[in-house]
Amino acid sequence: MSKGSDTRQAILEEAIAVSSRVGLDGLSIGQLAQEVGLSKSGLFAHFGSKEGLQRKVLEAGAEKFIDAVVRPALTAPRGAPRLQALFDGWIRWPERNDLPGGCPFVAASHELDDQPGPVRELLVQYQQDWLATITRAAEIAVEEGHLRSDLDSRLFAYEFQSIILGYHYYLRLMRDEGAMAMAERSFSDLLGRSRAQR
Amino acid sequence: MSKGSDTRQAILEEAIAVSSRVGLDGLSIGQLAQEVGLSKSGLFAHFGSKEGLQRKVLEAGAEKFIDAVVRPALTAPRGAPRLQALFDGWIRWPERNDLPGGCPFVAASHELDDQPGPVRELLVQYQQDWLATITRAAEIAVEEGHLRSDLDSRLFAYEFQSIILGYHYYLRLMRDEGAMAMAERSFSDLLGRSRAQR
DNA sequence: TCAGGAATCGAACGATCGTGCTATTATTCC
DNA sequence: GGAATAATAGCACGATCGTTCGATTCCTGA
Repeated sequence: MSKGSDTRQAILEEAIAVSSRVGLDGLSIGQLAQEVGLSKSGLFAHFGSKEGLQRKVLEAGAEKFIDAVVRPALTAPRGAPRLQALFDGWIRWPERNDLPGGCPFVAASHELDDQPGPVRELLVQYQQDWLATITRAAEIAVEEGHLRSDLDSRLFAYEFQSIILGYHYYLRLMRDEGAMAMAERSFSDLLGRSRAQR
Repeated sequence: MSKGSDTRQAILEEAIAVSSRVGLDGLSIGQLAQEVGLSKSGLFAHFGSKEGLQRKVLEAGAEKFIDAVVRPALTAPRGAPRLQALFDGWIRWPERNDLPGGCPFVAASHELDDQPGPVRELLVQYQQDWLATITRAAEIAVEEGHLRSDLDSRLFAYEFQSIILGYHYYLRLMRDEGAMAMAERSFSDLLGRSRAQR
């Protein structure tokens, strides 16, 4: 049962990249099959339905994201360095993982925000995990004495995520060459004003 | 030539609302015709092509946005009050204009960020105008002595827009009831740290 | 090695999409 | 009020979509 899951993995790899450009709904089974060298029905059989495919794409994308961003950050020292690692990891992960349309989760977030159903629920779950990761990392930074003890870690996560969404917008839509510089400066300001004063 | 532009306006009104939920590409001519009580070809004749419809929807949306957000803010006093008015106006404009899916420009921004063509170009133009409006308002606030003289107005606009995108994300996808509170607090912090110290 | 199961294909389905044509109805202008 | 014009409807087209089904090929484990 290895052949099956091999092509399956290849399909998902390609599907993640495509969905970063056209979204989960823009994914077409026929087109995807063609790009990966399969027949439409052959590909279809792997997932049973388009919704099944979308779910698996999200799952595989989350796994990839955790490997590329979250896990490396957890090897960084607790506190401010870890927060910085989370931010740096995110900024660079679409390019480092050959996602031509930027982060597929950002794309999916706006596509699914008004499309109820299990796919949306799954995405929301992943996003909650991600926000919880940021929040927890901020709390740890408080415990370590890097950030102010009265920091609102939830608000910190909001501003963290907002900077990321702004980066995606300036980079992908506006094609602004200063996007990364502004994002980095904005984040370093956020970190700076959250710092514990000595 | 009044009957024609009347129904045309009604079509666009409905199309803006629908596109706030499903995006510009999710707009279906047949479905839109049904909801507005026209035949598919009858509606089609107004725009000549789907792309024509999408362009007109963007145009009509921009007009609506300027009426709802930009123009009112220009009646507010120059400087910090005007910036606050821009922010408040944006936060409230989707609800006040019966846009069930939130701001249609935010939806379009992510849908079109990798779809080259005239529709995308038009959207980018509108977004540039919007960012320029924020930037200019920040510069005026500097001139008025409300904000620090060394303020980077471009970065200010970046953070302004990021807060808005974060708000949309927390509200529409995460359905977070604290979205507005966090956005407002975040913006008031931005304004606070940009203030000229006396 | 060979049987059994997994993987893939080919063809077809109903639905929906954007679009083009022609005919018909409604509106406007003299 | 009637002629000219605009607005709308009806129908058909080719394409693409997700999905189903039966046949076929491939792989794997005893």
